[in-house]
Amino acid sequence: MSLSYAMLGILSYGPRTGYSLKKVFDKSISQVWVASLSQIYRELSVLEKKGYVCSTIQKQDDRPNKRIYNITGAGELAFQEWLQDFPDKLSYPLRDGFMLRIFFGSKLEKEELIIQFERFISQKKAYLKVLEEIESTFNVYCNEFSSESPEKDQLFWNFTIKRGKMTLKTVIRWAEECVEQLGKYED
Amino acid sequence: MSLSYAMLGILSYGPRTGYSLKKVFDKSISQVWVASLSQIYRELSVLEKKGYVCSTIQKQDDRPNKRIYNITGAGELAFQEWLQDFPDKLSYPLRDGFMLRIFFGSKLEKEELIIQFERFISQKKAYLKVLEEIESTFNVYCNEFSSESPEKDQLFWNFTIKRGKMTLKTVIRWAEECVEQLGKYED
DNA sequence: AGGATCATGTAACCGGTTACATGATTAC
DNA sequence: GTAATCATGTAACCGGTTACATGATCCT
Repeated sequence: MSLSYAMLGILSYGPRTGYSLKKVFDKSISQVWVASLSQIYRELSVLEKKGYVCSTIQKQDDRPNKRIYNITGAGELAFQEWLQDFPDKLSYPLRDGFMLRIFFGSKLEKEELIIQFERFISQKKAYLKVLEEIESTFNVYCNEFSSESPEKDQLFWNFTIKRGKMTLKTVIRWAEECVEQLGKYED
Repeated sequence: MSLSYAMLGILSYGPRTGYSLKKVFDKSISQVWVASLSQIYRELSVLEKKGYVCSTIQKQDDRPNKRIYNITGAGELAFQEWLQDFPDKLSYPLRDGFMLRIFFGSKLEKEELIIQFERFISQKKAYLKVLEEIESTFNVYCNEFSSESPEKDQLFWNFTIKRGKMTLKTVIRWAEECVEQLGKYED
């Protein structure tokens, strides 16, 4: 399962709690793989049973106790094996409720469609701004998170951000062109 | 569930068997929503229990018997309701095993990464060709599938194809730029 | 001779989502 | 005061994947 390897990959940078693992997901990896807290906690206990991580409890007086997870040697090995094993098919199946409705667009009012395209555009533009903000504070975050070689990690994290930005710009342009075409279209 | 509405949407163009429903998915809607045969059969029986479709068996001597599904009035209504009810969030969560490995690219050999990027590029280029072929034979398929207003349907189906083509071209460009940057990078 | 196509399903499994449960501290 | 953050989990549910089962005809 990819989620568990994503988690092992993060833990290979250093020990973390489930909660802080979630933070890393949200701040960086969510570009590429989203995860919920309940999933992370469930998966952590599976990983511990497999011997890929081990945990120690750190008592805190002012805050709830922490269960800190460390990656084991077996965990590092399993992660490296997964990492090197690229799947044959490099694409993933697509399921998009918005596009499904566009597919059946002939059964909708033109005005309603334009409203929805505009909503789509503004949501994508908002997300583009989020990505640009992440990008601009990236080197700070890199040094926090990655201890060994922050510059090298930044190269690859920038690849994922760049893909996000490029595809966002493209779908915004696509939606704008759709609105234009719809405007011209008379039925 | 979106799958069932996608199925109802197709059935609103005319009666079909589970098997031929799958064909329509593969030829057109799979751009936007993929479905497996077992899923389709399972979902058809659910839809029948709900009264959204009804089936009749057509005996065939040379081929296995067909169970032909028709959409009911209640089904049409449910479909229209779903269609008009665009979700607030117009994007879908992303989970991409390839990108996850790129994210951890600093832990891989540069040469291996370039090989994988090249594979990515050739796969995307192949898929782009498939899309272009679909596009060029689209008007034929439109008249086959859509009885009422093929030109209007074609407009929207072209929207989905166009998005596919645009994003494919973008990710190909992205991957090429990554290879270029990787080539320059010395560690 | 062998693989693709037509045609219909069932059952087990797996992983992602949602809801539930608890509760202190900190910042506005 | 109230919302957010810190912190950990469990349980039920739902939908997508994979494997199994069957068998004739058509095309190469």
